[in-house]
Amino acid sequence: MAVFDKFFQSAFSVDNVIFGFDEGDLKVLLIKRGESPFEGSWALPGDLVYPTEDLDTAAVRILEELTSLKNVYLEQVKTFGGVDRHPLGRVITIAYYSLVKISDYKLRPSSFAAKASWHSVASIDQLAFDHSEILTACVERLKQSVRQRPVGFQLLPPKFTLTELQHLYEAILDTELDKRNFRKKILSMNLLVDLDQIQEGVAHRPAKLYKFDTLKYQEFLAKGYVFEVSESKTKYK
Amino acid sequence: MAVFDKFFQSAFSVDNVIFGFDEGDLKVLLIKRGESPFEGSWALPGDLVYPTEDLDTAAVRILEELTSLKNVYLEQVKTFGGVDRHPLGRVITIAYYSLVKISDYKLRPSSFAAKASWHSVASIDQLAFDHSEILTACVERLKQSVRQRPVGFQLLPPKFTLTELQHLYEAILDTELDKRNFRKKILSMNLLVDLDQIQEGVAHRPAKLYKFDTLKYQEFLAKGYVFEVSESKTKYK
DNA sequence: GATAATTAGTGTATTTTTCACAACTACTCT
DNA sequence: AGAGTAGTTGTGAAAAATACACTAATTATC
Repeated sequence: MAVFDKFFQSAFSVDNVIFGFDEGDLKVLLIKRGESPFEGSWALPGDLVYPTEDLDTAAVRILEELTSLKNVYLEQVKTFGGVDRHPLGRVITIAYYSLVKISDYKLRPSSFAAKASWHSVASIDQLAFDHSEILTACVERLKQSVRQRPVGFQLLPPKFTLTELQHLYEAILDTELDKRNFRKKILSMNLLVDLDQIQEGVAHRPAKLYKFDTLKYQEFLAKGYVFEVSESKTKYK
Repeated sequence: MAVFDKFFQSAFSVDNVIFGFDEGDLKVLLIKRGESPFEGSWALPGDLVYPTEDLDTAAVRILEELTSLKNVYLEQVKTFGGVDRHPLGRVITIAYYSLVKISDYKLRPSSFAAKASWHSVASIDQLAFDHSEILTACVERLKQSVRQRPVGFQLLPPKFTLTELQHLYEAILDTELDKRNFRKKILSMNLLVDLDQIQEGVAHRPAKLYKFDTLKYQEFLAKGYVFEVSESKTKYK
């Protein structure tokens, strides 16, 4: 055991990239740091892992402390362990991403963070520590996941329109999709249920509302699938 | 800093799932443990990460100490941090897999391991610690990777036949592929170079030898691709 | 109350890819 | 020379992907 001593001078943390979708944009929940180091910078929510806590448990805890949300989709992405990544010592961090419906989210007042708020992924600049790198890795993983799992299920409100769903895919994949082909593909999967309701209060033709078919969703989770839709070739900007 | 103290009672290690391909089988390099705990059990090669060592560096080191191989493909897969996964304390481990050509491999005599040897993935039973779980995760990741990257490049000897390549895919994907469709697909990618040589000393019609086109391989790495071939429907056992 | 503005919704023809499938060839061993 | 073994090759049918543009339904405005 003595031989281990010098190794037991290290700690590990969990950082959580919490994705949401709103106003056609993919967003991430960031925290403004209230203390040194990187005081005043935006950072990913995270915390040291307790001595008798599993990694997944820590990730769930961090999410819940911040958002009060439970039963949220969580996935471990990658571990970052650069020697100098933390100014206070050797701290490696295990990065997770989670998917929440922004409509469900209520900022917890007693949060450990000075301030938390949603930021468009596209417009995020500098983050504390190596969090930019972590964010990039999680965005990449999400891009990959969206092709293999019905990710919208966790990101969209219970009722949504096909256009909203398409915008979600476009935001994640960072590309424009062809409307007709997208609809054809999505509807042919039988993953959506037509609610026989339409949007209200919009200044144009109202769209039909859909929800996810939970049963079908479970099936897809179990079996896996590949989702591919062509980009729109005609319009680009 | 004082508040960190109780967290700095932990260590982390890297474990390495070293894949090879031989005799039509996907293999893993395992070590027979010479000391407690799990003395006598087979385990994945791994080691604690040095205090001033990056994670990737540790993974490279472990691989090199054991096999003398450098410049090998390495990929971080997942971190395992169950509270009780190590009997001697809180040790989380970052799992990597690597791909080596078994023909290049020479057991290093002065290795820290009592014994190291190749085992068919399919026939591995119990491993020390939670290494069975780690192995499973790495096999799954490899299955996924083989559809997106020309994995054979790292696993096969410099010259190989189309049948060998097909067997590699079949071993990784754990399925049988249709011979004609496989060849059509692989050749249409222009990833292989016909060496204008044939096998020698085989008791049947000799096969042509191919090598990978390094340039084309780099292209595929950069752009990514999706490799899908249908299973053979007629023959199954 | 007509018209403008805005987004929703829909169909088809063409091309590409996947799929299923079997006969003949070239070599070695006995 | 005959048996054994693995290598090589093509095609037609079906399914999936792709490109593409107009009409429909609603509200806001004049």
